[in-house]
Amino acid sequence: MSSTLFITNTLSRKKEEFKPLNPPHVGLYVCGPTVYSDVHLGNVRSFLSFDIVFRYLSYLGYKVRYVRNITDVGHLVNDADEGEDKIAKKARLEELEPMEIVQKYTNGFHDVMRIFNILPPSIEPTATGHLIEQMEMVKRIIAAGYGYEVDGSVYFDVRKYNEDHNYGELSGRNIDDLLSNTRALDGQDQKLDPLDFAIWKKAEQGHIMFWPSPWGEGFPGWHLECSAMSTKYLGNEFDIHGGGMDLKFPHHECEIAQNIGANGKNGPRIWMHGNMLTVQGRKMAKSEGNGFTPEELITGNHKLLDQGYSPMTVRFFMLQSHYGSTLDFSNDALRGAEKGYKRLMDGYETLQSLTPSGESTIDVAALKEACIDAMNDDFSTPILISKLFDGVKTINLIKTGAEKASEGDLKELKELFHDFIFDVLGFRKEDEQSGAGSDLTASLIELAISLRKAAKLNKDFTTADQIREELTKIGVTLKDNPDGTDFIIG
RNA sequence: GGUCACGUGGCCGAGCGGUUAGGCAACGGUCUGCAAAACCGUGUACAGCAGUUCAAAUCUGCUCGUGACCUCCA
Repeated sequence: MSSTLFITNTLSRKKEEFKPLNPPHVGLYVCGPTVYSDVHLGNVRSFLSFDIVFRYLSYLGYKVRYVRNITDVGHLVNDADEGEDKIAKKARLEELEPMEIVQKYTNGFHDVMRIFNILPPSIEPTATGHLIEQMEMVKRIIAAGYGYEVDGSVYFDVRKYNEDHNYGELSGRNIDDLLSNTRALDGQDQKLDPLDFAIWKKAEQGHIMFWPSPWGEGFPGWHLECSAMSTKYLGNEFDIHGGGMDLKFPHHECEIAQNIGANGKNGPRIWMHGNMLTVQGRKMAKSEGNGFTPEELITGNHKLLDQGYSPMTVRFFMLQSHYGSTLDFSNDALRGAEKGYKRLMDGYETLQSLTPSGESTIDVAALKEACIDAMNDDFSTPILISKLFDGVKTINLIKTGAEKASEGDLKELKELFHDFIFDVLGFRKEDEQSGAGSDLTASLIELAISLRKAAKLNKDFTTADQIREELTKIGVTLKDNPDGTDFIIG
């Protein structure tokens, strides 16, 4: 099999062959959530994209150290409360300790990840747990001549840095363009240049989260934690850094500057950026008010949703598009995904019940190669899914007898489906929604079904249809098949 | 205003110069007492205008439209 993985590196803007620095080990860093409010589906898409990266690299046999941080301090709000820590602000509003907020939303985040079957990372470091490392990094940046202190705050000297290196390489900007577009921010008058950004910020009056430092009491700059923690756990140079497209500038640009400034190295070789989830063509974001929480999505309790959708339906929906493309969220698309996902899983179930033949008319090896090729092409889950549907068609044809599969081929096909559906794509069998009814309910329905069966045997179709219709009215759908009658509640 | 994307058939969504993407819906068929479900099969496309090429959805230019980033944001 071809095992060359290509990944789109947003730094070079090219698809590059993936060559780990220290095979079989791979270092993967992904920007995690800021835990000051509930995560929405847009966030989920991003973490799902990198869940696939983690899963597929593992499938290929790499030993992946996957680091995904929790941002529990340090991001500023931008409105009237300029300079105040987001988490601190929320804490005051709800009269809770900052770390209470952090804990609450961290728990919520983990719950959501579990719901969508997104695997936990190998290390999940917090910003507050790495203040020492961040201060040390500030010191190194100052020592290298790229940082300066003004009244308890330390800023990164972008202009100086740009003389030696290339600020804006990742996002394709040049600092002269940027200059004409900067807006008034807190501390702007302290900076040598409007482009400079804080790597340590003095705690103003009323600020709740702050720590002593060589520059006075304050807190780390907005971009510093990822540099500090990726360096600590993955080294000055590592393989992949991922995050949402909206973090490219300034966050990731600043990370690169800090890495080079402090360590003399870029940090990651490959940058991967996941694209946005949109709603009616617009980015899903808290500020737009168009974000669904997972709960709203599952229950369908949201003004933009016609019905509820299961977590795996949503997972399937998202994986039917490439992570680098925007994906538009709509009821029609979700409904389509719901059916498609069911078709795939039904195919998997059918596969389990297939009986082997003495000969084989199918080519499992070719299918497997097609699946691997799809994933090797920049984690193309949509292509992989289309290949699995080819497999479903084959499975159904085997069932009807139009195709034949030997015992060995069947075994391989089962392995293939299991590996790709559950391990790589990360789907999970969902409980039969319908089966949620009690044993008593099920027994009563079975009773009705047996009465109907008796009526059918007597050719009393009027009674048979009446039973079926009455059941339909109370939300029970009957499905006749050669072996008997199944039912679905709801 | 600057930077960067995108515009594919009823809907979603692949496509990276020449071969059917795929799913949903629609239509036809098989099965069934009927129905539902299931299964099999089938179609319509590349925003517009020029250009490059034997060949363009795919490359180039222009036009129109949409979006992201430039400020916290996955």
